[in-house]
Amino acid sequence: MSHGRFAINIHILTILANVGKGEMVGMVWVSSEFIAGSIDINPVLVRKEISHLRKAGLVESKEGKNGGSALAKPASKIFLSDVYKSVYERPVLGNVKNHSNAHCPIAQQINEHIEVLYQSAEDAILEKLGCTTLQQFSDKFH
Amino acid sequence: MSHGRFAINIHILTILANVGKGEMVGMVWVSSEFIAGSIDINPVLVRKEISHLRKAGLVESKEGKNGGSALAKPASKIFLSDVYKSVYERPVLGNVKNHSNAHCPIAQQINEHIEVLYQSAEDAILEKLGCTTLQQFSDKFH
DNA sequence: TATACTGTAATATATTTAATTACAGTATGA
DNA sequence: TCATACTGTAATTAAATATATTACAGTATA
Repeated sequence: MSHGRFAINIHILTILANVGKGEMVGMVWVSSEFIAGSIDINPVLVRKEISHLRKAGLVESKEGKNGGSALAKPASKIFLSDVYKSVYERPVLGNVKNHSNAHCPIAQQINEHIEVLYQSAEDAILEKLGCTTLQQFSDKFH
Repeated sequence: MSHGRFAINIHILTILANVGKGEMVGMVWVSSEFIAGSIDINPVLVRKEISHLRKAGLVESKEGKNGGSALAKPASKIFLSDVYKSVYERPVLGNVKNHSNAHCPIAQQINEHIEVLYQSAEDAILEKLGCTTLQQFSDKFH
């Protein structure tokens, strides 16, 4: 994933989990413009991230006037690991570039071993993020 | 860290852990050129990474003719978490950009909460990588 | 004292990320 | 029914970051 995407997605979801409260009383569908204003990024980027969240089944959107986005299921049913997965592009420790020198005996094998290592790091992160729901995360706000 | 730095550092250390074997019989100090050739990257980049590894106390270098680098301690005393720390630049899940809109009540607090979350993800990775030594990692090669 | 290295700065190139512009499509409600 | 306020997405540009390259002073060796 590009650095920052995870935080942006958590931010989007936290806003959606707090719809109806505070500034958002009376809101049902939250516009990309509103969310972008909160995060201070471009609305198009918000719509792109929401597109991923929608594909992951975490968010639903409504087109047209008064449209916007909302959680597709209760915040207590959304785990932070689900968010990580929807954002996932490549291992947190980096892509294994397949450009090692083929005649070096170490280089020959290193990529596959590093990939195994990376996978276990991914697993550790997913396990950790799987311990917290969006509900628990956004309950921290007062 | 920039993506790929961790893999490059592991690669460097694995080569140094295998000095004397195979292609490296008779070698004592391994040149940045040799390492760069194995990874297929620029020698200057290798020297930069080795500079970090040296500051972390994992590697030592010798200048001048027939110089190069070697492990500063036995591979069995180097944990992959040490490598991670020497490469560390920012949380694996991304920097928390401090550019959220100050008047949004959610934005106000989200950064600090995300930072706590990121720290726990870092901890999970360090714990995982702390289970393996460079020795164990390079023993996988045959 | 020529040679083969390291260490590091400075610069250039390539790649990736984010912002912006543009516009077709859709639901709403006056 | 039609102006309005949204979404969805493609295409482009701009900014940031990563990597490669060039350059060269310093150092140990034979």
